[in-house]
Amino acid sequence: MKPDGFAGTLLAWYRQARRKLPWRQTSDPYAILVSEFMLQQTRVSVVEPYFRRFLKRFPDAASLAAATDAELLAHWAGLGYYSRARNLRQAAEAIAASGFPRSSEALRRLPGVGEYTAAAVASIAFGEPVPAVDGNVLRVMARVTNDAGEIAVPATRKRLAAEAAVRLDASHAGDFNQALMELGATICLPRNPQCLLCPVLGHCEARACGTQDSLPVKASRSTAIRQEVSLVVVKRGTDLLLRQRDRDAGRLAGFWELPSPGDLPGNPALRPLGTFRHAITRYQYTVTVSSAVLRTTPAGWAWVSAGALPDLPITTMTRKALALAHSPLC
DNA sequence: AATGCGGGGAC
DNA sequence: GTCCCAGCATT
Repeated sequence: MKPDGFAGTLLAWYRQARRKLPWRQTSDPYAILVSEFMLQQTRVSVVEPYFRRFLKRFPDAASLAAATDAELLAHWAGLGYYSRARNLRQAAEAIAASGFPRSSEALRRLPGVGEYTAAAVASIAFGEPVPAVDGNVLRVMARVTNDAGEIAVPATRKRLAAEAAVRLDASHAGDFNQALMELGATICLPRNPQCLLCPVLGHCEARACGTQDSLPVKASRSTAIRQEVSLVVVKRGTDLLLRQRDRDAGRLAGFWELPSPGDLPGNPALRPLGTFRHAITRYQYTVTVSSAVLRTTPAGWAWVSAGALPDLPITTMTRKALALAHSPLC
């Protein structure tokens, strides 16, 4: 590998610029797998505390395989994309039973492990020379090769992945992949790339052409969908009226949720407490929170002690609603 | 090829 | 407000 080629220059930069992240302090494949699951569509800064807490509680595949559903979700609550947690536990069950898969091909068979995650774990944990192509790498390679193809199109992604593969330093695959991602996360940013700080500035065709700010090309996005949601906080002493969603409900399965007015029998009086906004992907919710007093317990609903809430899987929207209800008003 | 899936941070 | 993040599974 030529030290002044693309990979050599990138690796030299990475070795002095790399952030000290918790999953970079270990060579345990299980820990690396956990980090990659959490990092799917989730920023490094968000994952860090979750990762530490999760590994403290589930230090190995066997302990995770034995976790209860509630405790698993409680440790994931707030991270989003909760099917990741279930897939990760299923993967842990397979690992506890049959050992850790040592190739990207074998990793790919684990639930929740796609092309990227398989390549990332195989290269970082085992040095397998495969490119790990995430959003960062697509952006970096689109600029380095001045590729004006639309980033969501499979043909474009294949082309950019091939460009990454050509530049891969096979004897340092893990560091090379992490270096490309690190570059995308800290220098080659989606907006306002810091080209003057870039170690591979001289290898970048977009920079040479002045097109770096308009790459990668992305399809126009559909507009936001606005919806109104009403939630009711019903108290009985220090207990709250909650319901746990079905374990096999596709969406937010196993999470505890607050009732809506339609869930309450007898059309009780609602006392408005306030509103807040909550956005998930393309949906923007205006959430109205009220309180109500109830004499009976609706079928399917339960009284949960407020003190038990921290240990239960609760979505961020529910958390916000409860926080509003526990403001000085109540 | 399109869509669902959470949430948050940067601008 | 919009964008986009160390994506994956399903249709």
